[in-house]
Amino acid sequence: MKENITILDIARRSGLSKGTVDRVLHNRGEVSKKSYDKVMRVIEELGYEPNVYASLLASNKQYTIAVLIPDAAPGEFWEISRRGIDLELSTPLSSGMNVVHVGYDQYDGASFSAACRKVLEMKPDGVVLAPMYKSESLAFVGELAAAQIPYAYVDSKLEEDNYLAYFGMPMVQSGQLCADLLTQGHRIQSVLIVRIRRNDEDLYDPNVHRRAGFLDYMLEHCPDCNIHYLFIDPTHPERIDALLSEFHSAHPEVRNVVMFNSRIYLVAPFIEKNYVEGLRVVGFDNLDANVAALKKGCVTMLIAQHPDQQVAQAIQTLSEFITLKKRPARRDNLVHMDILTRYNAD
Amino acid sequence: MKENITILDIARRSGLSKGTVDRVLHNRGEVSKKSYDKVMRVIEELGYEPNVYASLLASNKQYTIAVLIPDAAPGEFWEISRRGIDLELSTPLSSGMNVVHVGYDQYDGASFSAACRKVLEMKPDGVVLAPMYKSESLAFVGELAAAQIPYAYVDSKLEEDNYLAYFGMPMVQSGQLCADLLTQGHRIQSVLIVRIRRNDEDLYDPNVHRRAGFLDYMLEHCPDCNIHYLFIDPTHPERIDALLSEFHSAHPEVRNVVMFNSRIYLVAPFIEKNYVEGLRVVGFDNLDANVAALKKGCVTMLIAQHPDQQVAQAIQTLSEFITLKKRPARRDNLVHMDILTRYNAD
DNA sequence: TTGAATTCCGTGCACGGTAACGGAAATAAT
DNA sequence: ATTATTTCCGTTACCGTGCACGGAATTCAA
Repeated sequence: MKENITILDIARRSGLSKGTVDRVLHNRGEVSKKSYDKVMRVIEELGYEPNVYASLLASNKQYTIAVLIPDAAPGEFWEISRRGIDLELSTPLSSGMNVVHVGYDQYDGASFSAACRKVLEMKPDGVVLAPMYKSESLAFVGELAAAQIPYAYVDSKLEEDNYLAYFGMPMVQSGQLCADLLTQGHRIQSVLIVRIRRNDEDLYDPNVHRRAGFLDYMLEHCPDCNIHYLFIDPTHPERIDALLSEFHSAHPEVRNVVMFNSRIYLVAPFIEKNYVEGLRVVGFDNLDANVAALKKGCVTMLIAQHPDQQVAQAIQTLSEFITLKKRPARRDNLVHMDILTRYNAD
Repeated sequence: MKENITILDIARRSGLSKGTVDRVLHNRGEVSKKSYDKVMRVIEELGYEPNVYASLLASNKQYTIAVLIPDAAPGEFWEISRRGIDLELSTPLSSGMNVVHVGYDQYDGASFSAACRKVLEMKPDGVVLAPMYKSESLAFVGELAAAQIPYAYVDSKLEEDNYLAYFGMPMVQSGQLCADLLTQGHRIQSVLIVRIRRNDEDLYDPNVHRRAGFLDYMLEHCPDCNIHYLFIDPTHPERIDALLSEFHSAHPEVRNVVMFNSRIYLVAPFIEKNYVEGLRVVGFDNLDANVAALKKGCVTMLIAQHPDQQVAQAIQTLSEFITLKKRPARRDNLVHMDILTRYNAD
């Protein structure tokens, strides 16, 4: 059985009033050192734990958390991330939290800056962000820190020291895992890496670490593997088939295909039309389109994270910090890498 | 911004008092039909949502939930399940919940019955159970239903209609997935299925469904595969090596090994000593011993669930039902099947 | 010593909901 | 018509914490 120790119990035991105990608990001063120590001692003795419900009820404030992630079309990676907001809002402990999504164009640095400014002027109590543009993000979190606003990273993080928490995938390991799944531990002769051509140099692309992990693995386990690259443009999906077709006639022996971003579904149409025996295609993230391709057999395996859960957890961590001043157990939270085949895609 | 509508608002709008509104909200009678309808209409109109914190604070009861799962040694499947209790107790919404584990000997029907009786006489407010013995479990849940005690299944469920929720793995599909990972979509010639010999017939073994899924897959994709069985006794681990060795000399061509329970680690020592090129070993569940074997390379892949999370979720669902009368969104919750290789075993 | 300025602390209401208690109103029994 | 029941509803005291307000106790200035 649990005994409930209240601040009133503490007040009585220390010969003071609950007001004083409260001031001690929240460090809001106006307490003599003697009383402070006394109260602290009693708290220790009785093993006081605050009643979360009463606390939240009494401090009946509305907080707002801004979520700064790109806009995206339905089914895309960032749209799934966005769903994490509703996922979190449906939990009982998030009443009293207003979570607002501040979107921007993933490929437009200016729009990112604008979104940052918008967040700053709404003066939120907490911020969740994916640091897409490095220098701009650094400036932004600097301002947040100056304004005493806690923030959490999702997807990727910056190397600084003021963030409350980070939720993301271990990128290097995900690349290794990808290579392991592709090769199945055997030596393979060749592989095609499909990439998306980028213009903006400041755009921070965490997938480079993934590629590095992949290449590390290959260097160690398949040093003599031919690694081909093919660059495509997602804004012109109709040209992709032609590019793949061209590559396929030039290198008909290639049986392994990977992509390190979330768009493996882009190659699915070509594969569906030109399937060859023994083809292995490995990609990332459980977008609807990717899962559909998986189920059709165009994609062999997907390595998935759960971006919605990451966002939800980030919001939750921030909520607990804001309302209860509770810091997360771990600051860097590496989420599990899910392997999806057509048999466990749910 | 959220406007907070309280029962007092409703009371005022309907010209009644909060006592009456409360009676309506909780269906505890003593309200005329006219008033009832009136209040209900206002609730609809204003879109009232109860304040969870206030509710939990006011009804300041201590509830107890009994968790009826087998005792197990550290690192074993049921011990991981047990950890779900602490996992759940650490969440803020579970204060006021006393969760007690009632253990029994997995392989002893009498001990299971005794545990059931123990649970009944402690009159808990909710029960989480894994229905290990079918007929005995049916009788037990019958008594729970009669006593109006809600209960949730974990791991496997019975075909009856009174349970609040079920959390478990889709067993048939897990068998298919296992086969798919083992064969990698190719035709294989032979496979060894290692099984544990059972004596007790009433013991309900959900793994038969897993085996069925596996065999289904093989029948469809590898109809001419030789399927060998080997029965071992977990209480005499020292004999296992001899049995495997014997099998290996009789069938040296077999390169694929599976087990459908969580004890794949039992074959790891033999494999470590007698590793052959191209061997594939697939098992279930992320026990410490299994993961260790995975990392050493004795096991190729593991299909894992998260028994602790299942138990935690079951407790949470029961808590919400008991305290807030909230039913779960889905009654049958099939957890995701995790595929583990040495690169994502964390 | 007296008054003013601090420092420190207790009191009391609020938060939204629960449920026991008792009384008014409506109905039934005499 | 009067009393006894039953039905229905309002009042009220909590649950444990947050916080504003004002007053007592102490220190400082004169």
